[in-house]
Amino acid sequence: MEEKYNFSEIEKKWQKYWEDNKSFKVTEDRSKKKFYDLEMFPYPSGKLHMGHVRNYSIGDVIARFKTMQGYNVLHVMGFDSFGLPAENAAIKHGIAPAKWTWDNIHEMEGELRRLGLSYDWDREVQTCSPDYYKWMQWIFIQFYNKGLAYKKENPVNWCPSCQTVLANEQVVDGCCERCDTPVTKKNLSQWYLRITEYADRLLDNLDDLPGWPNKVKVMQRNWIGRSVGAEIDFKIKDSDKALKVFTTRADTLFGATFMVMSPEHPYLMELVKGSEYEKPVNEYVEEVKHLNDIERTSTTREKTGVFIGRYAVNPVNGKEIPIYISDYVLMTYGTGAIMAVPAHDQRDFDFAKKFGLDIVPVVSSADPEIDVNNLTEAFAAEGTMINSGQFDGMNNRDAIEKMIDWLDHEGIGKKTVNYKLRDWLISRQRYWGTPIPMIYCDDCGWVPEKEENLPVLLPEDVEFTGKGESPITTSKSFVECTCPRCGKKARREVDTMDTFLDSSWYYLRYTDPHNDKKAWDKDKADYWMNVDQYIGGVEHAILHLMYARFFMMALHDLGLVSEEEPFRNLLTQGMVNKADENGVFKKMSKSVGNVVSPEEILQKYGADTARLFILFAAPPDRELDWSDEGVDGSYRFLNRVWRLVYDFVSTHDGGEIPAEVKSDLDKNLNYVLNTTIKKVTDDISKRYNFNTAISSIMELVNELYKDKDQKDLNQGLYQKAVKTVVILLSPFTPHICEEMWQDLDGNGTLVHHEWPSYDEDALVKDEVEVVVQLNGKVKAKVNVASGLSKDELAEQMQQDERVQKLLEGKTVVKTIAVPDRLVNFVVR
RNA sequence: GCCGGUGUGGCGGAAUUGGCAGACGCACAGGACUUAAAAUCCUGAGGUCUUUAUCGACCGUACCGGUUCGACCCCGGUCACCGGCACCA
Repeated sequence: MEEKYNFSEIEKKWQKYWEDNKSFKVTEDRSKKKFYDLEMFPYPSGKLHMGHVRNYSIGDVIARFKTMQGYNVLHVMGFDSFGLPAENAAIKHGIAPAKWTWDNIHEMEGELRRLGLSYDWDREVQTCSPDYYKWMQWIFIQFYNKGLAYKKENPVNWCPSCQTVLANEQVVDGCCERCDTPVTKKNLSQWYLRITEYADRLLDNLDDLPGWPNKVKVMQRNWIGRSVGAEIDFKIKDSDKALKVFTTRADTLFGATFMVMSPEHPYLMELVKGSEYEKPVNEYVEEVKHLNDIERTSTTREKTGVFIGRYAVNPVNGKEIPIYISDYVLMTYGTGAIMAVPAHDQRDFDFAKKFGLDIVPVVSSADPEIDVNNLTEAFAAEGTMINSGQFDGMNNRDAIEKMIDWLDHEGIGKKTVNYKLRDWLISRQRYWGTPIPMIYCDDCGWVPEKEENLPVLLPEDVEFTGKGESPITTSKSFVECTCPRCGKKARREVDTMDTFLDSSWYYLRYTDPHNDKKAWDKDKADYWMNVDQYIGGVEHAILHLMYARFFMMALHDLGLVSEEEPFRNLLTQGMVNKADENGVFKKMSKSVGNVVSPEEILQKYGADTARLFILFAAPPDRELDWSDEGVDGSYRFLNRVWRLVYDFVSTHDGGEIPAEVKSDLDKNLNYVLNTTIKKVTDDISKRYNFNTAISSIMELVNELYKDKDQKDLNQGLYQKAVKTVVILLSPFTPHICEEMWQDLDGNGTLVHHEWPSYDEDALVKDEVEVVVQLNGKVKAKVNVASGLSKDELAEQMQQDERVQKLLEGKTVVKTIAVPDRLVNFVVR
C-alpha cells in the first residue's frame, strides 16, 4: 500500500477491474430477492452536470448497499436521446442530429464510468436507437388498436420558436417550457393519447404509493384536478337547444342571474346568426383569438364580454336570464358554458358589476359583518340557504346534494365529475423523434403500419432549414408509401412523437433490452418490476411521472405487464446550488455563471471525493449548497482514512487477529463500532440520510484515531473496526475502499462483500449518564448502571449526594424517571 | 388567490418515539511538529453576565400564545422565504 492516496491511479484501476469482471452484471436469479434501483436517465446534452452527479451518486449508494445486503440488484443507465437540441445543432452547425447525439452519448458514457457507478452496462438503452423506437412504435399501434390513440383537430398550443405543438404540461406560465417563448393557439389535426380515460385510476392509485413524497402526489392530484359537481341543462328561449353547464355549486342555482359561454362554444354562431348581435359577437371572438394564454388568463385583467341577444331559462324558477360570451369561460374545461352566480363567485361578481347585472344572494352568512344583500365582493363561504324556495334554511353544503337529487329527479341535471387533465397531445412537427407509425390512405383513412415493417426508420435525406414545416416533409422516400390495408398509394404521417413517450416505458426495456422479438419478455419484466427505488429531480413530478404511470396502466390493461404502477418508491433529489458573485445561493446555471463542472472536480479530487461531498453536504431531498471548502474537507477525510489504514497495515503483518472485548477501552470501541454499523445501516436503508450515515462513520474514524496508540486496546478488535470503516464507506466511495481492502484483507472485493451486522448486546453500555432535572431544567449528570427500572433509577438518584444537595430545602411533588435517560424532580 | 413545504450557531446541517439543543463537517482561534511554510496531529468555541481562573447564573431552535413534569418536536395564531397551481365554474 502506498503511503500517499493516489486517487487517479486507484480509480482507473478499479473501474477497469469492475468492467473486465462485469462486476455489476445481473440476470433473473429467482433464488435471490430482487431490487430494481433506477435513476432518471439523462438527455445527452454533451456533458454531465452536478445535478446528474448527485442523482447518480445517490442511486449508486443504494445499489451498492443493496447488493452487499444480498439483493439481486438491477442498476442500469441509458439515454433519453431524442429531442430538439440535436435538431438545433443540425440547423446551427450543420451536424446531423444522429451524429451530434451519438457523440454526446459516448462522451457522457465516459464521464459516468469515471464516476465509478455500478451499472450493468450491457443493458444500456438509447431511445434514438431503431432497436428501441421500433418498440415505441409497436406500443403506439397497440394503443391505437385499443382506442387509446386518436387524431383530432383542436386548437392547440403552438411554440413559434420551436415550430411545434406542445402538450398542456409543457406550457409553463403561458410559455414554452423549453425556450420561454409565449405560446399561441393554432387549429391543427394532431395525435392524442387518451390519458383522461385513466384520470380516476391515476388519482386513486396515488393512495397506494406510500413511498412517494407527499408533495409529488399533491401536485399530481392538482394537475388531474378532479371535481365533483353537476351538469345542468338551461333551455334557450326561442330555440330547441339547451345550454349545458357544469357546476360544483349546485346549491347556488337560484342565484344564477345570467349565463356565460366561451367564445369558442360550438353553438354560438348558430345562436346569433342573422341577428343584430352577430357582428359584435364575431368581433369579440376575433379579438379573443389574438390573445395569447398569458394575456387571456391574467387574473388582474378587467372582465370583457358581449351580450349575444339570447336568453336562457333558469330551470328552478323559470326566470329568463341573459346569455353573454366572455373569455374567462374556457372551452377546455367543463362544458364551455357556465351559469353565473355573481353573489357567490368572484369572477361572476366582477362581470356582473361591469355589465350592471342582477346580483341575487342565495346563501346568507352567520358572520354579522357580512350583509349578503349588500356585497362588495362575492361571498363564497359556508352559510344558510335563502331565496331558494324549498331549500331555504338548509346548510348550503347539504343543499348541494339535495339540489342535485332534485335536478336528477326532474330530468334537468345529473351528478358528474370533471377533470382539469386533458388528453395528451403527442404529435410534434419535428424530425428528431420516433416517427408515428401511421399512414393516411384516401380510401381507408388512417391505417397503422404493418408490424413486420417496423421500425419506420427516420429518413436521412432531409434538409434542416429551421423554418417552416418539419424537415421530414422534405424526404420524398419517407412520405410516399403504400396503404398497408389496400395497397394503394398513400402518405406517411410526418409528425414524430413527443419524447416523453420514449421515457414512459424505458424502465421496462431495461428488463429485457436486447429482445428483438418483443418489446420485453413478460416474465422478465414481471421478475424485475416494479422499480423499487426511483430517483430524480422534482421537476418531473407531473410530466414524466404521470405519463409513465399512465403507460404502465395501459400496458397492464393490454396484458403486457402484471403491475400497474411503475415506481414503488420515489426519491426526489434537491437542486445543486452555488453562491453567485453576490454570495447568494442559486441553482447552478450557465446564465448565473456559478457552474462547477464535474470533470474539473474529478480531475482535482477524484470521483470518490466528489461523491462523498455531494452525499455529505445535505440530505438528498434538500437543496445542496456547493462549497469548495467542503470538497476540500471531504478529500481531507478520505486522506485521513487512508492514513489510518496505512498506519495499520504497515505495523501489522496481514492475517486476521482474533477480536476480544476485555478492557474498558475495548468495551468503548466495541460500543462505538456497533452503534455505527446500526446507524449507517438504518440511515441508508430506512431514511436515505446519507449525510448522517457519513458523519457517524467520521465519528468512528475519530474514535480510532484516539485509540490508535492505546496499549490496553485489543488489536483484533481494532483491526475489525478498521475493516468495518472500509466496508461501511464502500457504497459511498468505492474505489478507495477497494484499494484499502486489498491490503487490509485481500479476500475478494467489496462489491459483493457481506454488509456487516451489529451485535445487539454491544449497543448497551454498562454504565449510562443520566440527566437530573429540577422542574424540567438540567441540573446535573450522574453515571449509573444501565437498565435500571424507573423506580430503581429514581431511588438511586435520590441517594446521590449531588442530587440531595440540589433538593435541599425543597419539597418533591412528583418524580418522573425515564430509564437510562433522565430523572425529573418536580419541586416546590 | 388556492395548495404544499421550510425557518436551529459565522455557514452546511444533527437531534429517528415529547426527554442533555447545536452531532459531523466547513470556516475560525490556539497548541504540537518544522529553520520556516504547507501538510498532519491535538485542543477550543451558541449568546450574555459573573469570576484572576475554576465554579456558576440567565437567555437561546422565526414571532406570539397554549398543552405538558418536560416542547426544535404536539395544538392555535402571526410573519418571512421557497416551490407548485391559478379566470378550472
